[in-house]
Amino acid sequence: MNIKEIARRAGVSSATISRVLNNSGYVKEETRQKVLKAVDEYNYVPSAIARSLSIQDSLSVGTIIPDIENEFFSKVISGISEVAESYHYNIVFLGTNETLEKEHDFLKIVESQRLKGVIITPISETDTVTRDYLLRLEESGIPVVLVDRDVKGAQFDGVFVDNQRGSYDGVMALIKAGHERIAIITGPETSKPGKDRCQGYLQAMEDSGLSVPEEYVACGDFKIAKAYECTGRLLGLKEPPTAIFTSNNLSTLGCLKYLTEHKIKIGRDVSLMGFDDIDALRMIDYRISVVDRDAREQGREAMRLLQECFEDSGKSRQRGKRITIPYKVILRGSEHRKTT
Amino acid sequence: MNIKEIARRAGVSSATISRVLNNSGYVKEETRQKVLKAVDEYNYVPSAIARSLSIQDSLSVGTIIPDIENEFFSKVISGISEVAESYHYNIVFLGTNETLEKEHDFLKIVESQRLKGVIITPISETDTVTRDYLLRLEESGIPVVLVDRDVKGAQFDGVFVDNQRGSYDGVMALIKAGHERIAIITGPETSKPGKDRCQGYLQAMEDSGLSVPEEYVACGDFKIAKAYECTGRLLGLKEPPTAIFTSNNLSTLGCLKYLTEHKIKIGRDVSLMGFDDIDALRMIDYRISVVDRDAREQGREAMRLLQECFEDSGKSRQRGKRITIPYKVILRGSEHRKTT
DNA sequence: TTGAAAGCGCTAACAA
DNA sequence: TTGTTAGCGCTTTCAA
Repeated sequence: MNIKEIARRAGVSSATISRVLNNSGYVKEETRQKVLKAVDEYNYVPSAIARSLSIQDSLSVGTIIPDIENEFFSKVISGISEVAESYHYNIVFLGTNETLEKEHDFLKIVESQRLKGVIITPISETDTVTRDYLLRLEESGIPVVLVDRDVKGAQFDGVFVDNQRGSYDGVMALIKAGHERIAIITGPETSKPGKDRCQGYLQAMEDSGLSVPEEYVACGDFKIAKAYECTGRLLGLKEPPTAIFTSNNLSTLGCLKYLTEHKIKIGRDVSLMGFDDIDALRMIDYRISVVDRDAREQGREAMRLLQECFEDSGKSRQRGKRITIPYKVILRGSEHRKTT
Repeated sequence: MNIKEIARRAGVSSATISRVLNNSGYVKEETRQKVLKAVDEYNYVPSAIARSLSIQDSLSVGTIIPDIENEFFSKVISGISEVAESYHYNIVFLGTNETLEKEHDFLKIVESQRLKGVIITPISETDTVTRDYLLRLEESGIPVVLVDRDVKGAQFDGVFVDNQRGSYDGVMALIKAGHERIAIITGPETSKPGKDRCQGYLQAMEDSGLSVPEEYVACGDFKIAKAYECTGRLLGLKEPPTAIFTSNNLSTLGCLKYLTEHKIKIGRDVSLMGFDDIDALRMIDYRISVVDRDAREQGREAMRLLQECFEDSGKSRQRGKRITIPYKVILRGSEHRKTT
């Protein structure tokens, strides 16, 4: 059933069908009813594809995210889709699994599908392929909004958090709790938040006159397995840290896994502070102190920003609407050493 | 840049461009090179929209899921997208938040976007609007695959788990551990898995000659808040249960939240068995026994099934390819009462 | 081996 | 207030 068919059945022209369905132009009420009746009777649903081709616009926005299984990102998507729905956009979901190659492929898909815009958490800060692709997209009229991770050498719109200050404050809390030997499990070197969180850590240490032995900076990758490994290495040092700062939720989990398996007690043997909260642990009041922020809101803001881009598209878009959402240091006790 | 433009620049016709880009028909190697060069030079990316309209087919599949923030579903999506990628399909993600209205809206989107197929976890077993819509989609050549939740009055393809036997076995484990007063926090009445898991519970109780006081069946909705509330009600009974069976992961978390806040100890005060595992708790070896299955694999199977539908579409599709994936009862001790 | 042209289902300018 | 028609950017048949 297409527009011509339905027009025939309703005894009008396809233009009239179009007018009725899009509330555009003048249509006599009587004709309108006739059309609506036919549409209903034959269950006619117009082809969004044909419409897109005709008006050169679409209702789909791309969402490129590293790891949907990470609760941080599932909340981000949740926020994005909440706002997207209110504008009747639908979401084309693309998960990169932290693979650059996939990221590049997906950017091509955004272009070939002529998506209306794209929200992306790019894997690497420095990858120029992604950056150039994003620039091209913007140039060809497809707005780009970054979420959480920034890109070097270009000023895209985006929703970020002050990672450096966040982890600075987090590490400071460890220091105030009396720790001097504090280690970090970092994120991947290429990720902006990873680097910034590490910077915040280093700054806090420096500002407090604490030294950071090279081995205290354990290179993680924001994933459980690596963090597990790092924790083992850190605690195996001749002079192990008394506290560990983990750079994201999965690093925290990996660290906890190690501690648990080796019967190392938080508070007694080692203290902990993580970036990003872990919902399930909160349910059982398993008290890990964290630097937290509202991931859902971050997603919502990203979609709102994208919408603004759509609205501004006529005017001379001023680039670089960058939002920073607040973070909060939540102290639950894991930063203390129990001095029993 | 469209196909005509690029054809002009390459000095050939648009038909030739199409042939080269789709590896269809004969093209002299020399011309091919010329075309590829131009395509590369001008960064030409053909419009998937125009292509879709022309060939009356698309590369997008719809995924309608209740709650992306539930780790079960984020794993399902992860599995779906893993397989989808291997076929170069992209995923249009639609999250219903367990709202029927949204589910219906999204089914309309599937139709209007002329998606190639749809994978859905329908909210309700009995909602006829959704059922009829799904039937219509199939009729109009858009295959449907169900994930986890079935629909009454139609035999759609799908990937399920034997919920009844699963919870039967789970509850049996509680019984073997010596419990006689066992309560359940159910799922919503309209959900098939919810009902089946409840059936399994009832069956296990009956087969063991145990009575089920009406108040022991606490009506949950697969969400944390309600399960929290139910737990309170159950434990407030004059004759409270000694064990609780929770019908999904969020119910388990809600229950745990209540227990934790009220300093009720698992094992000492009450025993527990849940449906679906919770990753974060496993990291810290917080031992809750569960009936578990591979959510990721369930997603993969769903997408594989959908692909089969695509392949069969020419032949007389035999309906009702229904896959049942295995479950496993994982005993971690929370089913026991510590008789210290 | 290539090109011309019709057609996919819709929108919108123009005419009536 | 309505209809005719020329696109939108591709694919594919048919002819050359």
